[in-house]
Amino acid sequence: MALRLFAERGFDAVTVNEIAEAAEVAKATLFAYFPSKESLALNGVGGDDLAGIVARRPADETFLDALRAHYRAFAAGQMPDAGLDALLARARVIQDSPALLNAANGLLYQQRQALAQVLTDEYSPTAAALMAAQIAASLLTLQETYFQRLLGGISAQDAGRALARDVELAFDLLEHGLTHAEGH
Amino acid sequence: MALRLFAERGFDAVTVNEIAEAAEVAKATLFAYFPSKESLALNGVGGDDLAGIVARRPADETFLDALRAHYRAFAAGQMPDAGLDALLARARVIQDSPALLNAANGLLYQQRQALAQVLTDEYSPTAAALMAAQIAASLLTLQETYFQRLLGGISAQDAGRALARDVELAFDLLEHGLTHAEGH
DNA sequence: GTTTGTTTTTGAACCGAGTATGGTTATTGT
DNA sequence: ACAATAACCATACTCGGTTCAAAAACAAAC
Repeated sequence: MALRLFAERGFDAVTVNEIAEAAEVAKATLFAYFPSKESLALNGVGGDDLAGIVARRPADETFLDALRAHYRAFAAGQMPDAGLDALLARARVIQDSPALLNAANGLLYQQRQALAQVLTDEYSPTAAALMAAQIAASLLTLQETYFQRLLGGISAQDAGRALARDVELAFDLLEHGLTHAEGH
Repeated sequence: MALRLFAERGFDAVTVNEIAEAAEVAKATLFAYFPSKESLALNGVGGDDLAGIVARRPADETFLDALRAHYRAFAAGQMPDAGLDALLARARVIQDSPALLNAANGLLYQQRQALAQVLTDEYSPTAAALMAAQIAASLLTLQETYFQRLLGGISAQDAGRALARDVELAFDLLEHGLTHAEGH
């Protein structure tokens, strides 16, 4: 379907008319199921319910620890290369298109708002907004870095291990601040 | 010019043809000077050279302190209401349009990349990317919060004072981590 | 002050994403 | 069998943005 066309020729070089034709549907029908061209490439991406993870955490856990545990588990689960080719193709498509990077960013926007809302129970609105923004930005950066490693020819295992390390680094920075970072 | 039309009728309700007509210029000429419709509403916004501030800081200052000092000064300079009406109109236009919010985000993207590049001199690439992302996200949140306060009818003085407090809060969070935040 | 060369502007055609419309085919319930 | 509803289709439209050749504006040289 659309993903194959994007992978073959790049996001910008494929028109929605072609996609509709290839899918043997009318363009209007296509847009009845997908709200935008970007959503054709991004459906099923970025579905981590940040606010839910925080809201449903056990009472004795900090919200950062809950998120850290979630992404730690996620990184551990990424290592096997089942469906790696599809992931890699999608990563390449996304990284190659500014429009898609921007759209992926937009997906996180809603998550961020919801997370900020939940954090408002514990912190001032401004603090909650700042925390949510920092967390969302960190997660997006983790994803970018992971994709770049994969596209750079690193083996899936190594990229997975690097991701696991980066997750800890990201949450350490969030937890203890940038002053605690060691120079390299 | 364009800003007045946007302020009167909203960003989405004004077409570039109308803008060109109002400016007594051909559409092609308009796009020769502004790369996109969004840039018509955003020109002169987001021009803080984050990377430059960090690169040109005195040798005995941490990069976070340099940024904090810059935004502290900026917040102090915001308090007088010279040109407040224009700022307020622009804030309303931007906050009311998802497309513009997204575009404003995109402007920070380049800043973020440049900042990450500079920080690579002192930190690992991943740490630098994470730091830059957190900082950029925080600054965008500060701007959003400031705009929302202004649009909420807060006086310019009060909004300026709140901004000054928020700047300190944001950099405290960046510096010492989210664990150091007091609940409210 | 006219000729020559260069930069800007223009209009108009064009492209692609997305929407509106009005009509045609299923599906479904009775 | 038959209406009601929903899904789908083809087409034409709007709007942002690009392209390009012609025209206008400008500057310099003689």
